[in-house]
Amino acid sequence: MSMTISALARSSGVGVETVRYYQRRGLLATPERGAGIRRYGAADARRLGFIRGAQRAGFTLEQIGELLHLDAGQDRARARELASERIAALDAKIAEMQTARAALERLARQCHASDEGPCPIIAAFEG
Amino acid sequence: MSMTISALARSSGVGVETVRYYQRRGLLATPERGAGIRRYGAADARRLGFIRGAQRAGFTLEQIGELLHLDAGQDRARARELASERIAALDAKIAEMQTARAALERLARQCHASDEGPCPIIAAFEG
DNA sequence: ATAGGGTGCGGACCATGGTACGGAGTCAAG
DNA sequence: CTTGACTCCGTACCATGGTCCGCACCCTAT
Repeated sequence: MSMTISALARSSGVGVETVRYYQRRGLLATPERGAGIRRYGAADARRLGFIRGAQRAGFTLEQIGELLHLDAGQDRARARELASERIAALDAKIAEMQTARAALERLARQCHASDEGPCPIIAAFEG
Repeated sequence: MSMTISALARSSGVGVETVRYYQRRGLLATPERGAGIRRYGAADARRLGFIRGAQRAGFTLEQIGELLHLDAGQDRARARELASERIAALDAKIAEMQTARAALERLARQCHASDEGPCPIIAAFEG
């Protein structure tokens, strides 16, 4: 199984330029080229998929670089540390978003209550 | 009640430069100055608090500008539209983060299971 | 009245995560 | 064997949301 860069990019729903950017950042390898064109395999696709997943989990590209490095090594403690830090951050962020969501629902409700005049947008985020 | 810019900034936990940046962006008014120094009041503090709250809700500064504009006007429909769009986006993001959280817990668990060798970091985000 | 800290302002700079451009080389179909 | 699409590569540019700099001015305590 061998793909061109555009097939690899498509496989993870990113643009070709993004793949190239990740290569520059050292997150993806740049394979040898056969007659000018580089060829990518399943391992590259998995790695790219991981990068996108980790990104969705809120890791920065720099942290993802560390994770990838760790993946090849033995530092389990560090891996667990990064994971649990991120879980805590995620929990905080989720709670914050739920609070914000409640504020928005309040706003929408109050904005529905009457049909005249402005709705109290600024007041929506108090408390 | 009258504050200097640094008191205003402190009241919302932002930096002075951030307040000035919001002024440049047109999100906060720049009051007249009395003998060189501008003075801020409770309305400014509320507005700044709103900006931070809306930001936590995931609005961009540009959208926040629109909300502030709307707050003074009568376009309830637009206000409701922005609110419900954001609620939907928030719900999607929360779900995504919960998925990511589960992946991280899986990683931490598997990483705990044994104490030798690398833990399968890349595999953690598959599926 | 003078030193220090805060303020006003314009403009430069930063980090993050890309996206676009241009020119040369390559590959596959007609 | 040419045309059109794709690739390679370096460099430049972009959006977002700030952050820092330097100069001059102002305010307050000593």
